Amino acid sequence: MENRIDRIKKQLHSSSYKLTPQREATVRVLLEHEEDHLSAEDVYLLVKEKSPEIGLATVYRTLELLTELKIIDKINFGDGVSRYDLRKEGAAHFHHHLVCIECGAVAEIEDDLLEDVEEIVERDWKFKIMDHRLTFHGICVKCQQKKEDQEQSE
Amino acid sequence: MENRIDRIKKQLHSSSYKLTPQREATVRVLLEHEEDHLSAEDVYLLVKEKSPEIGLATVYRTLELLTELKIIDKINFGDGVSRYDLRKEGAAHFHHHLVCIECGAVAEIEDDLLEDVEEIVERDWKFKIMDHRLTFHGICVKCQQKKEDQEQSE
DNA sequence: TTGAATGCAAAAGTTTTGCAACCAA
DNA sequence: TTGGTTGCAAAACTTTTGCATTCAA
Repeated sequence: MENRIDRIKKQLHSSSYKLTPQREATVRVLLEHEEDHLSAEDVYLLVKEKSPEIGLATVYRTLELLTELKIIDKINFGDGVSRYDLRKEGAAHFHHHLVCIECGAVAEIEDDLLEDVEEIVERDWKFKIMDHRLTFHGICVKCQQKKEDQEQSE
Repeated sequence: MENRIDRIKKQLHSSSYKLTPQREATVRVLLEHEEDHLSAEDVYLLVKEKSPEIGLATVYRTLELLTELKIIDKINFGDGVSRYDLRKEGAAHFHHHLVCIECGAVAEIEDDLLEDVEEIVERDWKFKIMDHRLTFHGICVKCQQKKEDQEQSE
């Protein structure tokens, strides 16, 4: 944890930004909720628990900064808010998501499943890929199970 | 064109909605701009050209309705607006996008490049896929060319 | 001391909602 | 008549911005 904070600190410094207490508090919240997909408001409320004096604008500015440095990725699942996701260390590309349309759960896929597809796109469309966003919408295991149970009891 | 309007009319009727003049005007704009990725505001302004009495709220409500019926897909490229894209007739899945980070151009890929990936996801993650969103961010041919030209003249 | 960073409040921008009026079956 | 649909305006939200103040090198 402290290691990751240190490395992020260095990343900021190398672009001549400072890791201020507010930024550190924001980064800590992101690290503590690595599995979640927090909105700016979510992050703000969580940071506020430990650092009540922080302002929402600062959170937005920090998230923007971290996105720019590719420490986090900004993503949108179609509800009106942007969400932020820590990029795994050393990951060349943004990971993929499985969004359950029944319960809203979001799972992550770390494996890069797009290598072949990207090769095709770069070759056939002459498009130089820098990043990608891949999200599957469907029904998670739990909700599939729930449905089966319901059908049996009917 | 009239054929497609008729089919959309039937789709609406089969869910007991009407194809009102305002809805038809909206659908026509979407058909006439199939290649574009219009925001609600874009659609509103275009519809207003021919039907000046229409309200923005009606456009939003129509786009929501068409999305629900899977006639159009709502998509978000990371600028603060939702955009709407006609689903190709008979297409099982939403098509993919190439967004140029230099000039903002958006190209579409009709081919379903995800068949293999979806098979893996359904098998390994036991996730029942209903839909997907795949967008590549990178540099389009034109902007690559522009960059090369710049480098040569330097 | 100086530029970067912050907090607050206001502003900007998108999307939704309440409601009276309208319209078609 | 009745329920769906519309237009308008207001409201609700998310995100950005202006500015005085604060902070750290």
